[in-house]
Amino acid sequence: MYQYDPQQIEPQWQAHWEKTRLYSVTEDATKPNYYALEMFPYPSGDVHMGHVRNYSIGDVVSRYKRMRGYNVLHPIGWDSFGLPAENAAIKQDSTPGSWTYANIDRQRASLKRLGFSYDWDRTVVTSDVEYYGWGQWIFLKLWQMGLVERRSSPVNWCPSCKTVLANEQVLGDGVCWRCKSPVERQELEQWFFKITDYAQELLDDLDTLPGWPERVKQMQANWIGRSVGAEIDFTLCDAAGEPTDETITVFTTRPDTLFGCSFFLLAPEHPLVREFVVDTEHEVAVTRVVEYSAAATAVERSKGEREKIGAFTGRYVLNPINGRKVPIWIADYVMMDYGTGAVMAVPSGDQRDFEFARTYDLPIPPVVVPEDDSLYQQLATQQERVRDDVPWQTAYDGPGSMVQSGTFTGLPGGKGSAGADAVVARLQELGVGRPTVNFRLRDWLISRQRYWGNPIPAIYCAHCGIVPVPEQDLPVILPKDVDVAKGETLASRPEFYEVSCPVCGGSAHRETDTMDTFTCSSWYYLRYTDPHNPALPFARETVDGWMPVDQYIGGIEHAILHLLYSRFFTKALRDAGLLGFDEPFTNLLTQGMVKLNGEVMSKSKGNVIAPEDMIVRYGADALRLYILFMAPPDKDLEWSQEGLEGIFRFVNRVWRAVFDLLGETVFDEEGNQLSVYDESLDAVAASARGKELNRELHRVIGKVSSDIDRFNFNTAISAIMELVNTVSAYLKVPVALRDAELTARAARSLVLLIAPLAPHMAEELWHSVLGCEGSVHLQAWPEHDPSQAVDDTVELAVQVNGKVRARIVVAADAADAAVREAALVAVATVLGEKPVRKVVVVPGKLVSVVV
RNA sequence: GCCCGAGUGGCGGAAUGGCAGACGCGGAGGUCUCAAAAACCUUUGUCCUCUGGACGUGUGGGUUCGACUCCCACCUCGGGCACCA
Repeated sequence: MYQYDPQQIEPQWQAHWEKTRLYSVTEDATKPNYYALEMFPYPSGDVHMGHVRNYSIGDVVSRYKRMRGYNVLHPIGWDSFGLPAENAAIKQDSTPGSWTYANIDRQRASLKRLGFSYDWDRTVVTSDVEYYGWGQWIFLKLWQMGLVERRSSPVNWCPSCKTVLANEQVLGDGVCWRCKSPVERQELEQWFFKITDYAQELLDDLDTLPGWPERVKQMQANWIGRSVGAEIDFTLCDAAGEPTDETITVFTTRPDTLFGCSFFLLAPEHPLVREFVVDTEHEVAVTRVVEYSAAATAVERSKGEREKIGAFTGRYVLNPINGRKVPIWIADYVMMDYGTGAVMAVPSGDQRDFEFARTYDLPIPPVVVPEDDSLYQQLATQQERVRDDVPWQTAYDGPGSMVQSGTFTGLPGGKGSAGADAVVARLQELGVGRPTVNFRLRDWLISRQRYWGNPIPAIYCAHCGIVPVPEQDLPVILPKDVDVAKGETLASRPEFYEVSCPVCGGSAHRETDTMDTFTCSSWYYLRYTDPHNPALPFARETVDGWMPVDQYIGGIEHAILHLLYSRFFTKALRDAGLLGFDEPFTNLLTQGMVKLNGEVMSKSKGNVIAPEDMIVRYGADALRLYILFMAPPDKDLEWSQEGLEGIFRFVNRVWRAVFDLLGETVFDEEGNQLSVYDESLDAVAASARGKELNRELHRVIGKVSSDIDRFNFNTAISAIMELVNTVSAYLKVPVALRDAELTARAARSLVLLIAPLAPHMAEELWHSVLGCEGSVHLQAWPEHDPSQAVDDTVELAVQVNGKVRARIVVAADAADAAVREAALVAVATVLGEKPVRKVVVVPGKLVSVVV
């Protein structure tokens, strides 16, 4: 026997796999395809434990599926555009490109040292012009389809990153996703992808993804935020209070409460506000509210705990259902960017309106009341409004009966009620309202005022306006030498932006904004299927052959961002005729984080355990096994050095067990004999242990298979540990009494079982120790026979009134009646004189006696 | 406020409604050794009146012969959304 030395065997096999292109994949009609994908890394520095976890999971799945007979596509690449490269370049006085590519080289070396089974010929690097040029091509496609718009809008500006951000890149507490600075709202002209065109489909198709975690689907559904309701047109009155031809439209989810509208609200930023109050007695008060809201940060305003501030504008609208004149106020709590920026206030049914009405002493007519409320007794059949206040401390927004609501009185009210439908139907007849669905999702702002990104292929011409770069002029090449350390951007490079207009030929100006990096990561998985295609981003037939991704693995932090954008891209490219499927990722696994003492490992906290250090001490196989063993993949993992040492012991036990199974006497490094034989075992005892080992082999093969199928890698490894424990017990049998067929089969099965999990050790044992031909990673997964996984006899627990009182051993195939008899005998003393009421026999498990 | 997810030994974690705590870590004891390390063996939920027994999966109920698992109500923690009309 020679010693287990991962530093020796791991690099050796890695080199061999690379030389023989073991993991290269091409189309193969004889096998089913399987596409295993892990979220590609951002090359920000060294590979960290989160990467190790992510890619170890994907690697096990890939290797297992390969052994199961699939043609497996398992690619890797780098998401290499983005701001950190600029920040690093400024700090180190270099360029974003040189920093990025140096990091890619380092990370590539680390990933190779970990032994992942990637097809390196398919590597995609998003900052390579061979990739981002096609990103521009796709941009033009979307533009042709009407999915690209440049328009002015209130947007999020990060003062620290000096760029605008998409809504998805502003975290819940109003801070930048990257640098955590509070974002500012500014009205700016920017580029958008019209993801809202797909809002309904993006929501509906979540139901077609049973292989996604509920949590992620829920988060996307929340983000898309669909509300069903109605638009209602209120007639605007002029300064003298007389009706005009103009209307102001509101969105409401509660049309059933329309009779309870006692005032009307506009957002402070609403364009009509200024016009209403200029040079009137209301100007001062209204302006004060406008300034008050403008001064509030997004964080403050979204907290929802601010005092309800507002002011009367002096103008009125008419309620279309009953012609009542109601005053128009502005209110700080009304948002310009949701619905229409105008709200019908129903203080009896909405808590915010209720508080506002109490503050400014406005009427609170009840219109939907629960039937057990005293108001219901008074108003049950009351059609006219006779009551303008409620005896309540809060608004009531639950289901109830409509009152004071004209001919609708008596109908059920509440969200989505028959009363609501009836009111909308009437409004529709009158031509002053219609059912509507409103989404919270906003269009995706994709322009960034940064250098290190994909240039937006657009040109501004004084005569022709904004024109796309013609397809034949692609790619727009990002200049390599922009000196961000000196504050340069694309806008400081005339040779980049001075161009002639492709339409009129006159002098024009190239767009100097780049695209959000998330545009790059929204289709990289498509390019992997056809990475070297010089004529197209990917050929339809090729991409349809591999896609959708069978198993996608990555962090939960992309639950909305990357995963929503990729779904949008897939649907848009489908509609462009480039793809033949609706969703990019059939199954999604969101892996948990790797923590140390309960905290996320991070450079700034200084609590990073470097994978490289662990590889040097224990090897890549032990590190990978450890990280898969310590927790289920979707849960957070608490780092434990002792745990890793335990796994290292296990790996060594496997190593020695294989030698010992081959009949070698095993010694440790110092020459101490580790094989210990129990000379008291005779042929009969040896045979019994052999039977047990055979059973365990069949059981564990079945268990590991089903565990890997369900991503229970931790229990798969536990099962292999149990097998090794059983093997160890068998190895007490002196060599002369062993069953040669059994030991050979056990050694072979053990190596095959551990191959996806500890690929280097398995390969070394397979070749150099078992002397088998061909890579272990190309072998068929071991078969098992469930009927051989069970013993001839089983021990059953006997319960009396739910408590275990005895155990009996019976033949595995014993008839229920016989088991019942044996059980009753076994608990006879416990039962005493008590009459037996019922006996339940669960074959193979237990017998339950009820007295 | 709305919506998800999770609560099991000293620790990480196991359990298609069927013997709770697999497997590993840690602890205790032992074998080998001059000694130690390594390795191996035994043991390890809590409590008690200890060859046995009681209790035990966040809390309180329920369904069931039988509940960590299913149902109802609640508590705590984590996450998402949120002055969303």
